[in-house]
Amino acid sequence: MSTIQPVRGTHDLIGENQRRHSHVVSAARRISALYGFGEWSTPIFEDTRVFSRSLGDTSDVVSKEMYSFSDRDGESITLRPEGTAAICRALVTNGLTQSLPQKVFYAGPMFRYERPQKGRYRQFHQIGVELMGAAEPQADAEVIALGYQILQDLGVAEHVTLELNTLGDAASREAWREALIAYFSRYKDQLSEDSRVRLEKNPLRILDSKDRSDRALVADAPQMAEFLTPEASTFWDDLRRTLDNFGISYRVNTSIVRGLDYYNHTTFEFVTDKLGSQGTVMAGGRYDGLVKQMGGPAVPSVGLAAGVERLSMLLDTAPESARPVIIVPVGSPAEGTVFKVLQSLRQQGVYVEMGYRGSLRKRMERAGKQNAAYVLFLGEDEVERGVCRIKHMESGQESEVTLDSVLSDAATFFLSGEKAAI
RNA sequence: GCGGAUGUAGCUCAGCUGGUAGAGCGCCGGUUUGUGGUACCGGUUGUCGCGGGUUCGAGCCCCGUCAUUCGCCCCA
Repeated sequence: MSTIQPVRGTHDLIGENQRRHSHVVSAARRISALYGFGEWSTPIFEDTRVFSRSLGDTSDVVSKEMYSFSDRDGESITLRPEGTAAICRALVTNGLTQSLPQKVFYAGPMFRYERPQKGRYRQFHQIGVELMGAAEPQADAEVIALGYQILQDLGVAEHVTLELNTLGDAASREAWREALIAYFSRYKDQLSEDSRVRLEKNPLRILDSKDRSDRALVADAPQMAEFLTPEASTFWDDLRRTLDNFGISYRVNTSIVRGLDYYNHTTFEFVTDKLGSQGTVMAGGRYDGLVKQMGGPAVPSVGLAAGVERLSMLLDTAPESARPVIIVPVGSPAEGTVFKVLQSLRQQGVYVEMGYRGSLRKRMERAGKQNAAYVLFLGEDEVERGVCRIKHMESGQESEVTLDSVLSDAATFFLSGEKAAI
């Protein structure tokens, strides 16, 4: 084929897919508003340093997955691989570190140069929230509760479990990290090839390994809990207690370490077994040091992000498209009347289309295919008498009403409990 | 970046040991322009992913390439 194909890992959102997608985004936006999160939109590309500085040089995202290029001035630009770093940059550059806390919702495309798979694309979409300027574990719980409510609202909560972990504060994390390096170094020859690389780059990731012999070693590895400072320990206890009070159940999973370097204290993932190996559907954590790395003051923060494509795939049913009222002229009714009715209904907020091609039979057939809620017949004879016929498509029932009543109060006929209304 | 599978009509797929492409669904039209979702009749659709090779002849065999998909890595 000589037709041009979409770029690898990109996809068009059309019809049912777009409806699923929109449904996920608008649900997330609506629920976020209930928790006081307002929407920000930041640029789709940023100075490369926004990401290289924040995500960690050894993270895969920075080391091999960024879509970076030089613009015409030779400046290094990167298509955003995630949302948090950009939101933090926006917080700083807009001077909003003076008015904390800030509660932000965002939605939009992200870009990572990866091998595409089901639920993983090179251009994909995320929704996310960031609560910046709150050091208390209650903030973490609030963000998790918000995420959970989004999943509930979408009807996918029962397919998803919350896995929770703590990385402790900087001191705890460093002590643990060193203990892990010491431990795994002792068994270096038993580690998988991947994990030997991890030992150099990011030893915490070994805990997440799926390799059989790695798992055996991991079972006896030093636990984070042993290294928590008293402060970090209190934070962890408070978080779990607050989640209990929110009525949110979770499973502690000490292998949730997250791939991006900026996390501390809380990390969590909502995972499902319905998407193959792309099981993480929503994830986040606390990042107390990130805003400072962006050149701002220390602003303790917590947030989460979710993959819209993955959530869309979990939706049991696609949202239905709106059902129109379809006007079908029969015979040759006065044109003036036909268009007057058509536009009047639209002005009154009713979704209407007109069928004016083919035989009456054809017009009805098309109305059926468009899943019309009603057909409004404007028959030549009726129009002369000042009336029209309205057919309810599901029941097939038909009734005659005056044109005046349709023109003055369409709601009576079309907006009550029917999807024809928008 | 690594390993496996798969690419035939808009969709789902069939196509024998190589002999110049089929079905169902959909789509369009019709069953006298006053009534759809059922039924019947007719019609439409392809450079068989792309490029090369073997052969008298390739959808089928070989090589390459691109894409999709599953797993690994990583991540939403």
